Amino acid sequence: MATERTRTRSARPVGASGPSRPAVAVDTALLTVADGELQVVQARRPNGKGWALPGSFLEPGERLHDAVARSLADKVGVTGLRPRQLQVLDEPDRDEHEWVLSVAHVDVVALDRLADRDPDDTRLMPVDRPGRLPFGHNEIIRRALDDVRARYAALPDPDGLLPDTFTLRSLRMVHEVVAGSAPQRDTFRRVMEPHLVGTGATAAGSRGRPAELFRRR
Amino acid sequence: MATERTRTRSARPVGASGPSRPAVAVDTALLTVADGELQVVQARRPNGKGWALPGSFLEPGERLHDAVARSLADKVGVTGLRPRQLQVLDEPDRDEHEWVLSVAHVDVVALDRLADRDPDDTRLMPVDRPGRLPFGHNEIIRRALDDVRARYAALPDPDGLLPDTFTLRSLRMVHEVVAGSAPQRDTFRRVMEPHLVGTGATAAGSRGRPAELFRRR
DNA sequence: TAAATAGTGTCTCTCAGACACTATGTC
DNA sequence: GACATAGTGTCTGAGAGACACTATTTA
Repeated sequence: MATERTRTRSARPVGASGPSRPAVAVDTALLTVADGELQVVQARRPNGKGWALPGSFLEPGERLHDAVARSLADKVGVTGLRPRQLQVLDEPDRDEHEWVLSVAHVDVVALDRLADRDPDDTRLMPVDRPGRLPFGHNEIIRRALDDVRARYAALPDPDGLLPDTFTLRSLRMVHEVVAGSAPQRDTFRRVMEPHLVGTGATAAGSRGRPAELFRRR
Repeated sequence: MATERTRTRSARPVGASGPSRPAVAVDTALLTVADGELQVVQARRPNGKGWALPGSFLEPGERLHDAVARSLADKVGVTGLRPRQLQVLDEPDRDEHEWVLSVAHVDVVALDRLADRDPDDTRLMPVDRPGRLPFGHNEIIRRALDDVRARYAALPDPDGLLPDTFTLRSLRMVHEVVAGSAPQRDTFRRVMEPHLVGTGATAAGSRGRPAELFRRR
């Protein structure tokens, strides 16, 4: 393909004033719920100045999702995620040192799976006050939020913030945090119930009538 | 950013067994309505063997949308488009010659704006029978179709297949072609009318009562 | 028994969909 | 007048939202 296209167009300059190919990176908005808020994981920048979304350069022959998995394992200690692509950031001056394209990703993870992260080199920030981040990362967070809210609008906890079984109360609290609001209790139940299966079991340990435990359909 | 990350990770191999950076290309599913069907523009491959979506390599410092505009101007003779990013194709073996990432795009254009294209080196194929294309381009077409259908589900001709003013009849025919089906005449009118403004004028030249001309809101 | 939470019956409002009627043009 | 197409009144059914009632537990 390269060969073909080059043949029809003028040859690309190589090693002239700038690089002929951009470096390609991946960056991920990894969201979780903590302190009753939707928060985003940030990693300390290697030069020590400030914070950024966890990311990495793409290694030779590597798939994007593998680069994301590698960067999240390295920097946040999480494995087994399935991040989704959001968009490519391509402003030529995003990075002052070099021409870098970044493929933005999003994923959501339960807080307990972040237990292994380095508390000095990572932090959680609320998605609506993430601080000022470099490289267009604030824009990634906005897009990530739109994406996750759209996913949570129709289906019960599609990204697994809750365990395998859960009550409608906890499900509604999660949706309330993700979306910023949730329908009333009874409406929420009727919207979600078609996508749930009841396990006969009930949750214990609360006041009031025990709630049934459900599983995603 | 590059500098930073490299510092924290092992240096990337340069000029060893493979290139340290992928070539980055853009490819575009450019859709139009012709012969009462939704069709996709294809360009002859430079090596003469078969067809592919129009695309190009990203030039040094270039924005992705500029690369798309350039490739469509070169190969199809269309300007003034606003393509949307779909996703990055990153299978390492997509291209047998080289490691190439491609950023897939989609746009929609009225057939008359394709009048300048070279009839020998471009062709239109129905989106549901596009032929077998290289480099994962069939997957791009599927995604493009999903994207365009979602856009046309709620709004009247958001991508300008029709001129500035149009009748509800022609609008409904366009939506029927894009989506494969359309609501009944009266329902369609009531769904679309909030997003339209009537011009007092009516369309002439047809049989029956002349229809009012509308404009997008 | 009081308080708290779960689960549900039911009313209303909105809207998509369908049918049928009226309106206005051409042949 | 016959026909074709545009535009609209109205009925129906499904579903979201709200309210209020019943059910089941703990303190």
